Amino acid sequence: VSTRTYRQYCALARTLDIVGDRWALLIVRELLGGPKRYSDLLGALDGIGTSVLAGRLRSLEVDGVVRRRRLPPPAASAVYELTAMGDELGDALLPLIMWGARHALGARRDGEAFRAEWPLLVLQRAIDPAAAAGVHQTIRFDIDGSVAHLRVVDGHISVHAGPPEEPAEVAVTLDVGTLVDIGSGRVALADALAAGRIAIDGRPEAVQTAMALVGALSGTRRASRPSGPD
Amino acid sequence: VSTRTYRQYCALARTLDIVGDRWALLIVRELLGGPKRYSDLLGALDGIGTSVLAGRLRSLEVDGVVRRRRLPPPAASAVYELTAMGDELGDALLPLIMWGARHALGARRDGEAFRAEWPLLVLQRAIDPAAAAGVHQTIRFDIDGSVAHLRVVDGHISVHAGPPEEPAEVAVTLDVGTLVDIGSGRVALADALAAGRIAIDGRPEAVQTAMALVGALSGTRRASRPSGPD
DNA sequence: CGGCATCCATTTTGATACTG
DNA sequence: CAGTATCAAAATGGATGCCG
Repeated sequence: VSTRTYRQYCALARTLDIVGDRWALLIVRELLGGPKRYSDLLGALDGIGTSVLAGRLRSLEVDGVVRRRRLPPPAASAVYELTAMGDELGDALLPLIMWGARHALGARRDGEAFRAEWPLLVLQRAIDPAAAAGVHQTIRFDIDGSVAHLRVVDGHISVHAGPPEEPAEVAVTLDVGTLVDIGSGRVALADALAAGRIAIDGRPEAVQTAMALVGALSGTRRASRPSGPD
Repeated sequence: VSTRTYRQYCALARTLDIVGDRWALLIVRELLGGPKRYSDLLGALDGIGTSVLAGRLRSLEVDGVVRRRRLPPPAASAVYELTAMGDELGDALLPLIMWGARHALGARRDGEAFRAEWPLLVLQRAIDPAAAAGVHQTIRFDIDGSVAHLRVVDGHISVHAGPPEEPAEVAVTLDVGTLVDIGSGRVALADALAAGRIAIDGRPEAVQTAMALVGALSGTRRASRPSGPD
């Protein structure tokens, strides 16, 4: 109950007082895709202790990042979801995620978990909403055997684990290596396509639309600054 | 030496494997202002244990965020500084810091440390380099009794603790409450000025230049997105 | 002295068992 | 299913000591 703090009146230190504990930001990441139940989170975060998960959820709730909501009568269960503040935190994480993609994400190590939703969560927030306006389609991603899909409904983009219920208009298949090469900026999307590292399935028109969306990433690349050591 | 990891092939998880441990990001923050010695860091990070600081520095060095450099002969000491990768991490932290400024930074609590360099580090990276081109001046900030200064030398902006050695062209005095109100977007700079919450000293011409700089913040405010819970 | 390594009392964490 | 209770292992925070 001691709620350890850095005792610094600094925006970064205060942020870390809230989400700096182990697992906290990964819980937020899981919730970026939408509301999840306790057991969903437990299943997604391999290695977290049940008491740690319960504790983090409570403290994130107290701090206003997460909200616990009881589901309507039929389901006697509860879900956790991000508040508006938590959703904004998701935006603030994007540059950190891209930094990790460029510098911390080498090859996949032995035994490392991977889920196709993770990279899609970046797409969801990086796609220019204007480019998605008027679009209505489902894109299925098959990445190293893990499947997830992006649903675009007139500007609103959502991410879902697993295959879509209705067959997707567009299906994309690639391996993680290709994805990281593109996401980190080491390889251009066009080059990866030309090299046959990405398989895209669907009616040409739908594929066109999908490509336009993914091409319209806003501010994912870091702003270049003049100085800085080395 | 067990180097605990989340074992997830995810850019966020990998990032946290590197800088997710307690104190790690605050060490990076301290180094954003330039090279520091071990004892400087120890002094700035109240509450950190000596072994934790040494351990973090070593692991940040191994991961390529920080570099240890021996100073030339006169000083028989060593300093730690950010690598290019660490400097990029600084950029990636800005949105997180702004999130904290908006949502996690209420009133200053009892016993909380505060140093004027902290907010200036944000200014340093948020000021549009183009706006700073050709400018050559020193701005002294006196915030709640803590003093630091921004040195602008033709587009290159540096932050230093304490008062400048040569008298500053412009001197700004305000309290943390005002600073947070402005930084979090709750109060416009112009309104705070009009309300007399900020005292600015200096030749009118120099003040004009300084105001233009601080007015030219690039991308500090979050991009508004359409959806999101609540 | 600056730059740590060592030792030890507390916390936090991870894993498992247990309960409404 | 959604947690709480329990307990061993790891991480932290302090203090102290060592060494060039």
